[in-house]
Amino acid sequence: MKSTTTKGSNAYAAACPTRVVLDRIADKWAVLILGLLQEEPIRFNRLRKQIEGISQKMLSQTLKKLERDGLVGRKAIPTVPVTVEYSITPLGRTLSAMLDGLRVWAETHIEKVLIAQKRYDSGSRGSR
Amino acid sequence: MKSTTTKGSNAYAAACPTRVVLDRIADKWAVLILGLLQEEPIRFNRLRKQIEGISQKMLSQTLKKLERDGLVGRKAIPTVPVTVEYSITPLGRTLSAMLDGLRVWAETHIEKVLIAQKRYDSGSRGSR
DNA sequence: CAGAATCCAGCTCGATACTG
DNA sequence: CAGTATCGAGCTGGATTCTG
Repeated sequence: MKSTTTKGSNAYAAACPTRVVLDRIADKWAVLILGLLQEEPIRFNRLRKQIEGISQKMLSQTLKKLERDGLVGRKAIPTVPVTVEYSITPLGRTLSAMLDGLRVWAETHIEKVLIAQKRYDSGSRGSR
Repeated sequence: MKSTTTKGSNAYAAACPTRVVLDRIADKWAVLILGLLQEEPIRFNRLRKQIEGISQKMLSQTLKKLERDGLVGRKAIPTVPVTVEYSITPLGRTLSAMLDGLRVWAETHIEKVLIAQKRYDSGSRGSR
């Protein structure tokens, strides 16, 4: 934890809002989940199948965090085997809108990144 | 690795561009570094002091990744104790511009998030 | 169906020491 | 100054099992 005493020369203090939000969105599962819920409410197991590679544990954990942050809503429908529907909240939607920008950036610039990587890797011979 | 066989019903395959970019920006240090370099080129130890809580190791690692992705440039100036200046590339700048949106979102909505958290925490009594 | 609990392999990351 | 190398604690996250 530390003190977070105003050291003065820190551009990014540990407690700034950016850090808090970053701790949330610096979680690829959270970003992917928000992206899906943006379109429509989805049930737990459905989400699980939609997101390749996520485990039940991570999905559960991530949803809980997102719910805690007020970014997604949880609605338990008392059917026989209980059904739970997750949806994005208005707040979550504003964030997801920002993230859309990121998704667009990804698709637009991914190629340049991959090229840069290739060049970097071939340049530093001998490493590894 | 796994197969990544086109399963068909996966909205987010493991290999899509979003995932790749996410693996990069889902790294709070990377985001913070880009934010700083956006303003001006900075030397290694200077960066270290500017970003509260980052270790020398993480800084070094993260810079290397960012350089590999073509998002930041590295220029070694052959002074006596060598000086290395990191700067953001045009490509990095376009990404950082997106991230600015995120930073703005953070400052704008952080309060709502914190309120939601407080409500959530007080609601789930007994947990723990 | 939706999740909680447990176990544990593996990666992350900080601390420390050393180099060019 | 700008790193690299190594070690170890701790967290992450997958697999599995169990419950309402």
